[in-house]
Amino acid sequence: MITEQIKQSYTEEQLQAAQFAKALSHPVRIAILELLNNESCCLHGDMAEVLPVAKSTLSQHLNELKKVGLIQGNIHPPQVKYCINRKNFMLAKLLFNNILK
Amino acid sequence: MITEQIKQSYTEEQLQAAQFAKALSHPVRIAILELLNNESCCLHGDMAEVLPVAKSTLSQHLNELKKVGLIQGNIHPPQVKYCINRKNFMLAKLLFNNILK
DNA sequence: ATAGTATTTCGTATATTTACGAATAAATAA
DNA sequence: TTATTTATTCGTAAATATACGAAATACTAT
Repeated sequence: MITEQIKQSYTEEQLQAAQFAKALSHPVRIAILELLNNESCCLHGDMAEVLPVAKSTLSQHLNELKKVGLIQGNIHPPQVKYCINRKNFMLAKLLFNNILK
Repeated sequence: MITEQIKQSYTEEQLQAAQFAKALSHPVRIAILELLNNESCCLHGDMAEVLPVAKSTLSQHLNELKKVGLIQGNIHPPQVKYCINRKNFMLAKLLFNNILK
C-alpha cells in the first residue's frame, strides 16, 4: 500500500514571484528602482554618485535587476541610461499582490 | 573645494522592504505563505508532507518567515500550528506597492 | 519511569551573494 | 593615434543561504 504523498514542485508563478522578490531583496536595488521611478531614467554615473556602493558593485546590482527584466539599459556612449521595464514592473506588483492578498 | 557627494545610506522603509523581499525570495517560502493563506493555519507536519523539502529544512524556512514577522507559530504539543501575521503581511504589501507604483 | 510523537537545533557541505579595486572595453575628443 | 570618459568584467575574499540527516528537545500517554 502506497501512503507516501507525492511532493509538489513549484508553480511557474511561485518561481517567478520568488525571482522578483530576490531582485528586491537588497536595499540598494530598492533604492535603484525608486531612483528610476522618480527620475524616469538615470545614468549609471549619476546613480553611482548617490548610492553607497562602488561603481563595479552598482553594475552588478543593475545586472541583477536587468536579468529578471525589471529594468533595461540603453547605451548612449560612453554613458548608459537605465529605465524601468514597466511591463515586468507591473507583473511583479501583480504577483506580490496575489500572494499577499 | 569639496565636490564629493555625501553618499546616502538607506531609509528604514527601504531596509524593511528589502527584508520582506528577502523572506519571499525562495519559492518554498512563497508556497508556505500560500498554504497558510488558503488554510488559515497549518501544522508543520502537514506542510512537510506537501512541500518538497526535508522537515529540518522546512523548519529553517519557517524560521526565516517568523524572523521578519510574516508568520507566527503556536504550540499545541507536540505539534506546532503556523498562521500568517496579518499586520506585517499587510505592511509588506503596502511597502511593495509603494515601490512598484 | 519509559516510550512515542512532532518539531527544532546541530553539524556540515556546497552554492550563492556581496563587496572592492584593477584591468578591460568602447566610444569620443584632441 | 593617443588620451579621456564611462561603464563593465575579472579576480578574489568574506559572508550568507540552502540543504540534509542525526541528535536533541518537549510534551503526552502508557
